[in-house]
Amino acid sequence: MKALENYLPYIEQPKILVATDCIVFGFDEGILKLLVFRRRIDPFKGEWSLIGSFVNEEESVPDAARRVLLQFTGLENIFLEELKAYSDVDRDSGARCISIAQYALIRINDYDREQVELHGAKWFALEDVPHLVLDHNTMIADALDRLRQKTTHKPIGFELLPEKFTIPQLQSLYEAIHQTKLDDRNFRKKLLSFDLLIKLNEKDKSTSKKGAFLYRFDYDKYKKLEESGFNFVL
Amino acid sequence: MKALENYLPYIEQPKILVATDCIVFGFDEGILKLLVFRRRIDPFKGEWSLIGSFVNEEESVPDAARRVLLQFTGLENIFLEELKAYSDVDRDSGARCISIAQYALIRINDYDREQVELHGAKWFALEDVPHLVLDHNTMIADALDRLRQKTTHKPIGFELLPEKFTIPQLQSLYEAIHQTKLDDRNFRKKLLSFDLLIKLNEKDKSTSKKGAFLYRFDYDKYKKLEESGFNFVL
DNA sequence: TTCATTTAAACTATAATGTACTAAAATATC
DNA sequence: GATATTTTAGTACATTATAGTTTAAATGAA
Repeated sequence: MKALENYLPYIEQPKILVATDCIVFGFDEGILKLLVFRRRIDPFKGEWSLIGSFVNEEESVPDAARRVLLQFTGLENIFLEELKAYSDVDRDSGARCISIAQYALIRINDYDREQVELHGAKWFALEDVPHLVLDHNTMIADALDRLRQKTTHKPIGFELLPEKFTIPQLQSLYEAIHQTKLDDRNFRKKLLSFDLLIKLNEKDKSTSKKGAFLYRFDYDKYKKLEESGFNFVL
Repeated sequence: MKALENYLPYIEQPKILVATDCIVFGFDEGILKLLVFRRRIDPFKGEWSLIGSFVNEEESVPDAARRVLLQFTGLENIFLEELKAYSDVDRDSGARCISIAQYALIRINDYDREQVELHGAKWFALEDVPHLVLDHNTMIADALDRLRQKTTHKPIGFELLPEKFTIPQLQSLYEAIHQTKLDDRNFRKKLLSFDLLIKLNEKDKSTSKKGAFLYRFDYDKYKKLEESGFNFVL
């Protein structure tokens, strides 16, 4: 640790506030949803906003996001990845503040409903998201682009489904994210060809009489494959 | 503009310094290079470091990076993209400081040699990059990963070559970035199949007797294709 | 000059994969 | 048994990947 006087040039630096905002995706009955909340304090009291917070002195940016997510949803250990920094000088009319946006994927049935309501948060279908404060709508658009890109190259879609899911469910998720209709036979063929799904001896009968077999994603196997250069592409 | 008192909660926030560091890639005679410099002031005086700066109150993060790049290389209008934020609480032992790293691709023959030397900066081949301050070596590793990923999906490799380049040159660039040997016939075929290169009536004879035709990348055409959903994959 | 050499460039054949579509069997519910 | 959805099988066709062969252009050595 160097002597503090070495850091004098640091201390003279301008004060720029550092925040993080979370674009929280959920998937419910074929529809992609986003969690936003109505602000209860100024500035922007009463307006819709992404959930977020200033970054505290004793936490990293992802830690701040995890804190916010726990607070609003009661969930821990969820998928979280940095989107990008928003730093335009006049993005926040009240203060010089940059926000490092992160996007999160949650299993929508797991969250704590009380916790969510307690904070005035609400799920909106993607197309129904209202006007949000500052540049938050831009953040959502950017996050969606990223989600589309990422889901085709990494198996992160599973983060939006229950641990046990059916192939038709996964397909409908991909169709919702990419706004397309996929061929069910080819989707199944390609997906199973990776040999990364573990077929269970259970069926989900909520959407059909016949019922569809439940699967689990084999994370361990995927990790090993990825290390040896395997490329997931859906 | 809201009344300032609305922003009181902003003002009470902790002071976290915001910096940006630039991972500057160049390509010279088949070798991928990085620009780093020897710090001339404390903290870390005399140590090797990425070029960077604190972000000023009246500039965005990319603006700060562009300022630094202009200062060190004399270049404007160069490819610059955000890598990610580095925000570990103890990443800088002297102050709480986050850095939003950006990577830049420059045409290595264009930079201002005087400007570079003036600031104590130096090009290192990728494998010869020395130990740098803080987490800067990690930033480089991350930037390289990103560059590999990005060059296969977006035509940004051209940013590292002169405006006029040959196909063998481009191939050697891709080989340097991805550390592989590519099949020259297939590389050429795939590349030309996009119909995005404009063949010139000139040859570059610096590397062979026969000489290879020079090409220019058709940015305008690419922009249009991209908008209509075209996907570049090399 | 002729010829061997080198790199670039074009052309070609075959295998592998992706895509679209047809058919039908399986499984539960009513 | 009628019905709806899931699941398997298979096939025709287009596209792409991979690799073999050939031609072309320039150069320097014999």
